[in-house]
Amino acid sequence: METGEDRKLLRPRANADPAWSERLRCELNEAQFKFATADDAVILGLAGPGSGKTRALVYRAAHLIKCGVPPGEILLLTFTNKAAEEMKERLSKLLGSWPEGLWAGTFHSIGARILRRHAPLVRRKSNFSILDEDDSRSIFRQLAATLPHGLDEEERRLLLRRGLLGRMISRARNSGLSLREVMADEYTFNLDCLPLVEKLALLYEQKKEEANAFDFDDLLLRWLELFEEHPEIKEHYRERFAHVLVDEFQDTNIVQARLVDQFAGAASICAVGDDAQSIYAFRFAHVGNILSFPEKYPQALVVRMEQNYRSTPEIVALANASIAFNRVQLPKKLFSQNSPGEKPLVVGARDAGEEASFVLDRIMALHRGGLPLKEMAVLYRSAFLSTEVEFALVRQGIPYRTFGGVKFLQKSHIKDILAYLKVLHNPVDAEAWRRLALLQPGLGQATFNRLWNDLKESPDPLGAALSGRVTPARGKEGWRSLCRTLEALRARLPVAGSGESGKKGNGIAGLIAEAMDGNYEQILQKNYPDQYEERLRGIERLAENAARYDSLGAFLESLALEESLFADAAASERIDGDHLTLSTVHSAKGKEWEAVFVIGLNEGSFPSHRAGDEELPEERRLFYVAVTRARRYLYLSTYWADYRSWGPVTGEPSLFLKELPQDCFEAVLIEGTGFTGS
DNA sequence: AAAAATAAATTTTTT
DNA sequence: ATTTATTTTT
Repeated sequence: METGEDRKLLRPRANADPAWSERLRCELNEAQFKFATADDAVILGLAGPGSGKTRALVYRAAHLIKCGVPPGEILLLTFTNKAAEEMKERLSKLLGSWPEGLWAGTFHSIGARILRRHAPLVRRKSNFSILDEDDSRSIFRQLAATLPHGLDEEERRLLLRRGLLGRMISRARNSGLSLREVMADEYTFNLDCLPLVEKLALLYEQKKEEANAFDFDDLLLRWLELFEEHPEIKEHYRERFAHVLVDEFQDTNIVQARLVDQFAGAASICAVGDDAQSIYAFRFAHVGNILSFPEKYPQALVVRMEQNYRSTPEIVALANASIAFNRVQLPKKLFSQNSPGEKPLVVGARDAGEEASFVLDRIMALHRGGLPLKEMAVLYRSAFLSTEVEFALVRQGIPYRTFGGVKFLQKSHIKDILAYLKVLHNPVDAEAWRRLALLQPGLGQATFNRLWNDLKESPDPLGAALSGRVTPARGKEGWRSLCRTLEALRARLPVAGSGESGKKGNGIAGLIAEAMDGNYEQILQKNYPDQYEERLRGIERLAENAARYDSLGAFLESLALEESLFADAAASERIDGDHLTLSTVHSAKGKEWEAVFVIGLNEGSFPSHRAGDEELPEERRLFYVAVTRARRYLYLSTYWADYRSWGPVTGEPSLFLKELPQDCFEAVLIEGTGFTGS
């Protein structure tokens, strides 16, 4: 019988697969090998870009399993879905198949998984909905409308604009600060509002509870709360997971770090990251987590991985030169022993169109030279910067895929369809009901509120609505039509209580079809007479993808938590062959290509005009991430005349270009731009 | 109270 | 240019 103490240590058994040990030695360098095989209770990998940190982490997980650790004892946490997918894929490949029982996913998705299992303890039911930002903003809007006293027009507008209210509250919850501190610190408006904001925050919590819903923050906070308030549950998971592995540790926020701490002592904790690649401050990432990790865990084994295997020395030199402008960072010396290549090219164009044609020319030249499109990527700071390049690609008929920025779920027709499904799955989801009701002609806010006040009292609002218990004074037709549709939908729902649904796939697609037939198709036609066809196709795509899920709950959760993956999957079906990648820099993290184009390197675009002096280091880290994606060819482009449809912006090369030492790049000038590279 | 018309604001980045 | 908020009309 193993003791807890033994279990968490890695003791390669005498009969450990020698072929595997051999393989580790061949395929990992010294630092990676040490990292993958160390049996310390706390391990921190500090790794530069391209140094193979994900590789080391994946090999470590595989090694654990090869040493006889049951996969069910391993918890693999990542920050983004993309990272999670990549790890899962690489691990399966390494082991030949997916290790059943291993938990791998984003902090949020693991949080949801755990919370669903213990929902009653956090005052929810296990079918709780997950609210996105739009949903919470809508709730705040409702709340602010019903709370007139003490709210002057100006302040109300300020609070509700762009979800500032929600963001403030979110920041307070994620950073361990009080609302007062957040308001005083960052948002410079009247502190008199504080009691009001506090009250709204409280009401928001109530609304979420009534709607049996959690927002993104809850998935982390309530998880933590669950552990802190229920020691027996915490113990259960501490016992279950003997190995906790965390990727991209530099991007974790305070709550996430505390979650990891929960496992300390019982499990071995192993984290990797690079402070120079911390680019999620806007999501409250706290670089301090990685910087102070060795102090928090003095016994931690720190492994540095500084050799870059990805890029040419020229590209690494440029990256190093750039990041050196950031003062506060762990000292690191990234180096490359790869064969030398060309110096990175800095290109000045007249405008975005000219930049796009340059990029296209180069892409086609490289392609003719034998480089597959899959080995090339165009990266940018913000999603909208890709438009000119996209136009050019479409004109030339070059296949491409975009990552980041696209908000598939944000499209109103998709949200409408999902609202039908949400009401079915969680009938107390007030936001979903509201959405459906307001779609109906003749039904407005006020009417809905009255209806809902009656319905929400019922233990089964859906049943109550369908039995015709309530009827609106106005918009009777619309309401009845909605009820008829919901009734038909409910009839198609798999029998409750029988666990898994019988026929898979078909179920959800069928529900969507039913909603369309019921009354949504007409609504769509009426609301979007000109884009009707296009939106219909979007819904068809949604239905096609739904076929991959075998329960409504799994489908909705995947949509809420893994929107980006979903959008990717939906898009990739259209492109089977070789294709180019277009991506935001954020979404490109962890990836690499032979040739990388970073476009729109203008002041105001990259760094973003929203970034103040305080955020400049973060923008520079983003630039660092962008350039270190390239293996062999790196093109950095800027353009002179920058304009937006609602006003001109003076184009000026990005600070990140101007500050670069002359000798680390080659400047190319496209006629008449005046850009000389310094 | 709802729909239509008009004015205003908006473009980081992701769970 | 497009989406969202506000005002006016029905």
